[in-house]
Amino acid sequence: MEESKMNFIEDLKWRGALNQVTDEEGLLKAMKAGQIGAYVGTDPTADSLHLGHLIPFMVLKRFQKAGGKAVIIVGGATGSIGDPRPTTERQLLSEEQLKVNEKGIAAQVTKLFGSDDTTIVNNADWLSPMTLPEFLRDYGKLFSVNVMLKKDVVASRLETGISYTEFTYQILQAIDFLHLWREENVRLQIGGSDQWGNITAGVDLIHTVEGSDAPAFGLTIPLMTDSTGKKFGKSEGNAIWLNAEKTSPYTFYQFWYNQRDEDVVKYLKYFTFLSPEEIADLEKEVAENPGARLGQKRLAEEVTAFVHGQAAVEEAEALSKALFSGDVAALSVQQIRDVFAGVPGFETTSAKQNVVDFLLDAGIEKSKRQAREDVTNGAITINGQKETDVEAEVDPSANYDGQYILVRRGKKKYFLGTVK
RNA sequence: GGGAGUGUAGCGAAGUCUGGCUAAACGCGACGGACUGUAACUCCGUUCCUUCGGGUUCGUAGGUUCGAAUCCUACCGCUCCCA
Repeated sequence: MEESKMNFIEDLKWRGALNQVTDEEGLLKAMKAGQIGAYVGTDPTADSLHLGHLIPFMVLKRFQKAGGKAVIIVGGATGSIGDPRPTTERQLLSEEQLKVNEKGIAAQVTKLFGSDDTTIVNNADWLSPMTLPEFLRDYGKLFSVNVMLKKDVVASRLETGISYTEFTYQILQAIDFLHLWREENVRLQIGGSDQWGNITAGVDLIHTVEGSDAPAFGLTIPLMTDSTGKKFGKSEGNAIWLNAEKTSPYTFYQFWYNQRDEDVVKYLKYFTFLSPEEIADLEKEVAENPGARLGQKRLAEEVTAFVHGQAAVEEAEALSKALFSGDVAALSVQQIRDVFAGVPGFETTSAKQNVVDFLLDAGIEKSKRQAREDVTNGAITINGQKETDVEAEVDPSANYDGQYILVRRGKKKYFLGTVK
């Protein structure tokens, strides 16, 4: 499985995916000595993962490819407590919501990691049965409040306030690490740079309980930003989800395809499993012939394939081709059906309607004001035909055998209406 | 418990003393357009709603006034200082 001569850590460094490691040499030694596990924890704060989550998962996947075992915690218990944010207290999620979220996330993780050398666990299984006296006697005693207060997140919250509940979070996460250390041979925890405090809490706990030479390591990943310094992973202010229902594979593909030249190589290193040699070739391409967008294309293909599978890549590419380089009006009903599943949809009746009202009803525009503006500016195209008259009537059944109506807003946002 | 400050559109931030010219400067973001390579940069336009007459806004509720984001009262939230 080793594609390059670099070891796990060197590879991460080269990819710009390494922020801090507790004990680099110790970790490499442990990895060499036999198969060990590494884990990434996710709290089910939403019913799907988004691109931000992909960051530690990419590293875990590399670890898996380097011969390790991937363990993922879906944090049913920690999720019900809430990892403290630097600014404000979290709103607790309802039990029902947590259950729904857990299911959604577990399904996605399974898809990403496959079943070989992968274990998915829920920390509710060992944290929930614990009684309060047990917790306090077995674990609470091992934590110094003085140390806990020094963790960055906690420290930053002392001004504004932090509940006892969130304050305790780090202990739970430390117990998780210890549990997996014992049960799953997990020796390494991977997380974003904001997880450093929680991770070291776990390493410390293991050292306390299992002995100071017990092999336990932590590794964090730098905060991902684009070349303008913005936090990565949003498109038009919306999160890019890994759930195909929430963000279509087409949209997902387009997100990557539209990355700027300055960011492509960084993302190729980070979000693909291409070898340094392949990436070097692409880098050269991007530098010499940026207009061809080969870097972006490859990036979009690789990441979409990883998250949604090869079939989704082909669909996204077919759709992209139809939308950006074809005559949209000439498509057949069958083609629409085959290829357009990926664009946001709406339903409409066959009744003729004023454009402005139509755009509003379809949810394409949020106000009449905006709708008028866009129509006037020539931003609206219906069935491949630009509509600039605010008074115009739209006939949803004029094309595609009266079954579909295709609306474009701006240069590249498409909406497919199904005529009822 | 005592004192000082603060709350304005998605965000940041003017305006408040000296009430009307303020639907509310400016910046960011967002959305369109031109250019282009489905890129970046740059440029232009828009950014509370509207039946385009107007309507509803400046923490909340009242009050003063012909007229209030601007003055008064109460309440709520946040920040800081003292104890």
